[in-house]
Amino acid sequence: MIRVERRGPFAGIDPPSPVTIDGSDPVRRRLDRLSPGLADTIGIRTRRFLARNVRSRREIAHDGEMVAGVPALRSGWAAYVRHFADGRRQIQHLFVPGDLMVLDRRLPNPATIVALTPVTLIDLDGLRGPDIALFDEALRRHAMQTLHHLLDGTARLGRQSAIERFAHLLLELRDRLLDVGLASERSFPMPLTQEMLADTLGLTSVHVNRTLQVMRQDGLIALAGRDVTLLRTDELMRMADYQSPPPVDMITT
Amino acid sequence: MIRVERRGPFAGIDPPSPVTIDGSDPVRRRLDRLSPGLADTIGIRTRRFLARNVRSRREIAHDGEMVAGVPALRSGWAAYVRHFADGRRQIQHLFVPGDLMVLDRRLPNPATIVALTPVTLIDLDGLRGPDIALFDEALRRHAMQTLHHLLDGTARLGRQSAIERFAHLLLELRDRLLDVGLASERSFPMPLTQEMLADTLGLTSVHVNRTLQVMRQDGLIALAGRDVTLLRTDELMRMADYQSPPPVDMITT
DNA sequence: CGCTGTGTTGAGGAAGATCAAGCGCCGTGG
DNA sequence: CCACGGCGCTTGATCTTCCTCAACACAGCG
Repeated sequence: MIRVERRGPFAGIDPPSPVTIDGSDPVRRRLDRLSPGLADTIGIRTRRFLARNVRSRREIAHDGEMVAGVPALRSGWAAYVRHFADGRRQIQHLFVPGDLMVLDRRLPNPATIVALTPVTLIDLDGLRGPDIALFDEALRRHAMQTLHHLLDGTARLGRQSAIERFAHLLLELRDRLLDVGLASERSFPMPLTQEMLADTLGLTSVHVNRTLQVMRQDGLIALAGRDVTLLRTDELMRMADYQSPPPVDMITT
Repeated sequence: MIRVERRGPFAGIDPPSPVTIDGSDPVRRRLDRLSPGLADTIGIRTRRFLARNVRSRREIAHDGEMVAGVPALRSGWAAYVRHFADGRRQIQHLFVPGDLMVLDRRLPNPATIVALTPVTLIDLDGLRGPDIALFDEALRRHAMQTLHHLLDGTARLGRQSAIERFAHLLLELRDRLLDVGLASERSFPMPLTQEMLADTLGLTSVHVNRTLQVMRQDGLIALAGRDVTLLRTDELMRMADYQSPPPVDMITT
């Protein structure tokens, strides 16, 4: 069972330090995808942002509490996690680099956020000013995308078999990482242990292990260290009943 | 398997007619809970709203399309539904009377909405004007509550057994209906077929039937027609690992 | 009066959980 | 430098939950 380390507020969180954001930063890419041109408009490359590091397994934000600023995930993976009294846990949403960790700046955080790997956060709170409307729209779009992934998650957990859930999750991650420049068409890094995958997919780690073996034997995927390669994307999409997300510019405003 | 009737836009939707909202209307209660005093501030009782009826099983809104106005559920139950190519389906979120059917007025609907019973909708779009800020805040709070229920859903589907899922869902419904004055402490109407419950809980209708029998034999609940009575609430809460929602006035703004 | 939707029951089967053990890797401390 | 311990991965054996298939009863309704 996975243990979450929590030693009071800001445990495991180093003091923040100012950083700049370059052109290939996932956060920058993500903002630009949410609202084309936004990054340039707000002059993201000329600004400095507070960054802080969180170690693996530490809590980033607590359920029901307000989140300070607008944290964005610069590197590493994190998750919304629900813990049960008897030790079971469910990962409810995966955060990948580029994701914002706030859904509504004025309302409390809806779930506990835990770092699944070592993580770097940057605070975008400085992005107020003349373009606040544009930035707020990007935030709203981001929240709707998160919600969409939650809806995908319920369908996956409620009605799909282990192998279908895997296919669906891998395709979702491929598309999300592609969006921020961290995946190619076929492969991407996935720094999750099999136990974390089990907690995401509602399975045991034993069954995750066996399902992955089947998928490799069937030539559906290949694993090399923490890198996944999707070998038969069309077949994965068929079995997962997966449909690619619409491009952002297709979304009516 | 449940069939969804869809015969083009507005199939099964009668032409809208103007109605008034009285003091015990679930929509009014809900708005007042979201933002105490909101209903009076906007003079909800003196206004007229467009209402329309939708028959059971019909689509209310389609995935990915914009929703017109601000539809609220005046009576009947509805749901976010995901359909799979092979006929499986998953109910992702239940709408009960008082619920709003829009999460962000400016973005497309994130899932298909289907009427699970005959339904009456009213359009709150008229509630703009001087108090639009107050109304918008209520909308944002409502969206966060919906999101919270989605998160509960993923935990339920991913990590709980059939009987635990049932206990959790029934407690959630009790609290939500209590909020709009449609439940007492112990019992409430639940107009869902066992097949709809199965699609909500990620089970088969056969297993729903058997689980309900066990719960009745164990003295956990009683069923009378479409009314549920929770007989051992504390035991249900314990087994479901359920925690009551915080009162709205405890939510920091 | 037959049809359809809903609830109920039985028998058998399959997906996934549980329990237990072993292995390799790596960081840490003696 | 080596031993140790924890973690993650793997495998086998067994068990449980839930599914599948099938049949039937019952009520509402055209």
